[in-house]
Amino acid sequence: MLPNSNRFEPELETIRQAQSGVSMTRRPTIKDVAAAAEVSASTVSAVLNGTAPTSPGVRERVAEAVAQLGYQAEAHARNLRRRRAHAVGLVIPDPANPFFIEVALGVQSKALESGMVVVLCATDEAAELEAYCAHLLQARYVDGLVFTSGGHRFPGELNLLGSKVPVVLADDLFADAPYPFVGSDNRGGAQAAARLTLDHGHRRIAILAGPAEVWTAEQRLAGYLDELGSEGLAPATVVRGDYRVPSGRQASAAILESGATAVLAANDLMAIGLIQTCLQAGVRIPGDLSVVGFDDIPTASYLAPLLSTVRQPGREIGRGAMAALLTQLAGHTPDDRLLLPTELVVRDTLGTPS
Amino acid sequence: MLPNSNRFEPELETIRQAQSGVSMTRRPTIKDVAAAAEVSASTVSAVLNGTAPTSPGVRERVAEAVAQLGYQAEAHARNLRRRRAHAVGLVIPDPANPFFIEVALGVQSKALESGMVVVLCATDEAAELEAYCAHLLQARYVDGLVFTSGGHRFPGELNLLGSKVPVVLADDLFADAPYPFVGSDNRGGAQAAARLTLDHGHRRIAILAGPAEVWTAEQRLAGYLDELGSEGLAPATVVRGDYRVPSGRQASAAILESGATAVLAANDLMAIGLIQTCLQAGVRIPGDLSVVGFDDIPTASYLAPLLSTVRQPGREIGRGAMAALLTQLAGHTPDDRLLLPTELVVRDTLGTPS
DNA sequence: CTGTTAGCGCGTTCAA
DNA sequence: TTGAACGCGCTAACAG
Repeated sequence: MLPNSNRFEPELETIRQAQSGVSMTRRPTIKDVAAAAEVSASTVSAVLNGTAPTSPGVRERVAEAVAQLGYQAEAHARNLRRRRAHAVGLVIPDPANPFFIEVALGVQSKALESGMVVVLCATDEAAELEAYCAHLLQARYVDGLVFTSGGHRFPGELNLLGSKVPVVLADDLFADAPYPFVGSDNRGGAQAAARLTLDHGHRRIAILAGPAEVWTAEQRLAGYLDELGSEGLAPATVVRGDYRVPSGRQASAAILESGATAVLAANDLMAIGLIQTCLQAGVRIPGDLSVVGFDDIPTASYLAPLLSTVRQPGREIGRGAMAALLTQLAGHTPDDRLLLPTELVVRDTLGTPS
Repeated sequence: MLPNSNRFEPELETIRQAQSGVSMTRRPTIKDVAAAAEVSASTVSAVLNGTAPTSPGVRERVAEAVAQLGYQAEAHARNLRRRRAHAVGLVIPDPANPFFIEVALGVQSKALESGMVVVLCATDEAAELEAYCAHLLQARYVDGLVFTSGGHRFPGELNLLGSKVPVVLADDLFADAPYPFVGSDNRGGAQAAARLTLDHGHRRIAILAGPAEVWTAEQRLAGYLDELGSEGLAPATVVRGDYRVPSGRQASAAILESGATAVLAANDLMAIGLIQTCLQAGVRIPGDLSVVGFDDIPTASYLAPLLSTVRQPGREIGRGAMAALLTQLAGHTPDDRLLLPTELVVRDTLGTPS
């Protein structure tokens, strides 16, 4: 045993630094900066992080040394020491839905501003995804999770990790997952869509609803029903879909059969499937059937006719979710539920009943 | 100075471990596993990483201890030591193009299999994006970059970092960026599209090309021209767009005016804009005008009529790019250019000339 | 206001 | 085959 061997360390290091001298080939460390600025490493740290008061002279010398050496702190050393990954996992169980891309961009944009990094967790394979998230969290690779559920069940494995894991739910809410939530006013948006349809003179209105177990779907359905009910009306029919295009296609038969002159679709993807099948069958839109969607995905404005819909502020939801996660990580408690307003987008698929 | 103070460390640690005893409240470290398995930490490391031969008995005890404690190595400590982030940056300068989502999912899927993590670098703001990538690389937060260019210029800042940065280009190629490339056979795909159009009897064929400075656009244009030329034909007109929807809309006038019976669009987004405007103007598709796109984005199959197009294997491109990056990180040199085959997707927008 | 000291949790020499 | 010692680069606690 050589208990004193570390005694030599300082000297060895001084030598090594001297060797590297002018032509620095390896990555500069905080010690190199300290040497160049003729201060200690901890002072450099204090200057860079503003953790302790420093004199202007020192600050300048450090800044100069940093610039000259092109120093940048090594993320892993810093993260190890700070016990923070400065990263969040962005969970997207349904990457086929373009709405979540918008949310993702919002998360990324807020993360950029906050010095955070976004780690992608996207896959169609649910079990794989859950295991991956759990792994990321447990390896401390991320400090928390933004979960864009899209109607998928909440990973049981994450609950096992204890409810202490910082998670925020974006867009969709789970009854059994007690996490803060940032989404939009689904119910209000649905009401507005129904109101607009009623104002166009429709009375026989069908509803193309989303999956029963999904919160947003239930909110939207409730909103539709509310508004129809306020006129003493019941829907011509209620068809359930799964928020994806094929289910919209499949719903067309029942909806056409119901004699409805308009249909309130709980999301754009299903509306698109419905419209596609209707047009192929010779049903004119909005001449024979009016359609109002929900989400305002890009495709909605690529169609002919252009889809009238309810716009969800995807980016803002993403930004809000990231913000909520940040306040959580700062040790505070964010709003339990943040509901952003939706916006009616009036385009071409809504007309008056024939 | 107390050079020997570290002498007490082992004892202190033993005490701390004993204290934590049965009810372990803090995160288990490799030392906890070592204690539980009655071996040393380095042995645990050797077992887990397979770095050194170990006896079956030890292996079993370690595995048991790991399972019981729920141990998982802390990413940052490991990364610091290994000098590897086990992460790649996924750069998406044009997140509005859904084709890149497919590429992203391919990258993610390969990363999952390889124990890598995907860090999102997506933004419309080019300058911000470049700075961010440079930062990630320099802070060693990522080991390399998968760059889905989409016609954007290559970040100059990255070249300044020296050409030693592991980067692979996905989908699009830069003449001035000497990095390995994984994409599809754009020229061959374009030839096939042109051939199919010719085989349908079209002779007056317009080309809706992409931006002149983009490699994929030039490849596709060359492919179209090749195939038309093989029949002694010249295009009815060549209109340049920027790969986005509005430019397709704007191109419709010139194309209609040219008297073409078919148009070869260099990507789906522009084809969609073109079709949209044509339909609104009462031009029937494919009755009056046939259209063949490129990419096969999801929206292509949501339209009415369904878009005929050339399918690029987005996922496979993503997977291939990630694979190329991995071989680069392993110290080997990947294929300089990997061209995956495209596939003709025949749907409804291609008919015979009237 | 600055410097010294002591780890963060891991992987990796070497000796034994 | 195993284990003791050490250092990756950084920051936090304390001492001056």
